[in-house]
Amino acid sequence: MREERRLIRQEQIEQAAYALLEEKGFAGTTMQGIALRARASNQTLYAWYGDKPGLFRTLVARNADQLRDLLQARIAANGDPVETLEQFGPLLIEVLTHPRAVALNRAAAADPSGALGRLIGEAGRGSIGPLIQQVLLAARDNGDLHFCDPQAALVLYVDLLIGDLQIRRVIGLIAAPDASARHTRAARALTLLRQLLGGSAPAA
Amino acid sequence: MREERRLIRQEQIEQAAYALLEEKGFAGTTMQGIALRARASNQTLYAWYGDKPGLFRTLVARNADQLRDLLQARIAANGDPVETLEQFGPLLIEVLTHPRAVALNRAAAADPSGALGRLIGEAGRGSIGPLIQQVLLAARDNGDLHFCDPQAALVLYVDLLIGDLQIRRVIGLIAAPDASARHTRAARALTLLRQLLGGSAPAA
DNA sequence: ATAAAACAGTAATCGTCATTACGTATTTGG
DNA sequence: CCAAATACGTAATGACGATTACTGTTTTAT
Repeated sequence: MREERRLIRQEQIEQAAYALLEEKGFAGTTMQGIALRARASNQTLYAWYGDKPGLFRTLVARNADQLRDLLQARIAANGDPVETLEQFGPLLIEVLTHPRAVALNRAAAADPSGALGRLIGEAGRGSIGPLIQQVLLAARDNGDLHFCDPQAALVLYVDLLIGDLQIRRVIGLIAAPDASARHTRAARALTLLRQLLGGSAPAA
Repeated sequence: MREERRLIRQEQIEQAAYALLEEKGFAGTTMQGIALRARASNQTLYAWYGDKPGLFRTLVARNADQLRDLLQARIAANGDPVETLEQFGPLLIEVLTHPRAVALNRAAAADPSGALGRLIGEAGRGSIGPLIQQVLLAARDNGDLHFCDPQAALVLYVDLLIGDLQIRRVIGLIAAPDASARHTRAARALTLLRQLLGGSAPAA
């Protein structure tokens, strides 16, 4: 139960970090502020995470794990490739424009060392990307899409689905799209993808 | 020549600001650092720009003006819509992934007030967007593209051309694409756009 | 139950800026 | 050439924040 306690405490601390990040931005998020908000001690933060960058690295890593699990569950829950693809799009938009993802992207943008950005990138290429590819491949197996290069198909789908949503979120230009907007955009991406990759002649 | 001197001095100061921004990131860029680098006085910075946010607002505004002029010149220089479109894509990729644009986007990401982001957004919607639309409309007039909604065509083209390049640049995941990469990507966007909007039946 | 370990709460270092103040040199206008 | 304005160089001022230290409590393990 020692371990259990610690996990709960870490969850609270990281929750506090996200809350501050979303309220005051990266520069306004201080170690003391996080500790105060989580009713934790300064020393505990440093004992567990080493230093400020360490805390944010942990945040990124955990977030990536959670996203992968969430997306994976959604894929596993559905048998039909077309349905999966239809439900997958809005979910992907949701998680990539979620305040948490935006906060982490902002932190990465502010990190001169580029370490956070690299972590996010690895999470994308290593965890999220393959999941999307898996969905696309299932759709191909089902005969809904035709393509040779799965990598190119993935890039195309992401461009159509996400586009510049993330950068516009990160610079505060737009709010997170609501369920309806997510659905509309995902449907458009799927329609266009089918136009491009739906025929029997593989275009990519 | 008093005015002339001041313009030169401002150019030097802003140059120094960009240099520091690109070297040390937004948090590492201090007013004193800029002044030192530009061999200017602290007071001059404050006299001319008011405060730190004011300096960055100026940077964003001037950059937007420069981009608009550059893009506009490229459009005006070419008569044939297809050629214009082919040359426009790589240029747009270049300016939007340029270190300066990336630095300003990072500054906007770090600005909790969102004012910088709004400025960038206005520049995009007000200056850059219409220029792209103008190119697309010229291509339509020429019979190369068919669409009803110019706004939707613009969004589609930007998604295909830029996609998530900017966010990946901003979090330090990729370097600025070189001329060859820019050309390849722009060609892909144009090919796909023609596939989607090239037929006689307008899809958007 | 009790000593050791872990944690909360608070305060103390140590630097780093944004912003302001001053004294000097240079430029401008007459 | 002389004053007024401008800009430089340097040095405060004042906050704030990462990191460390110290002091009681609580929890864990025996």
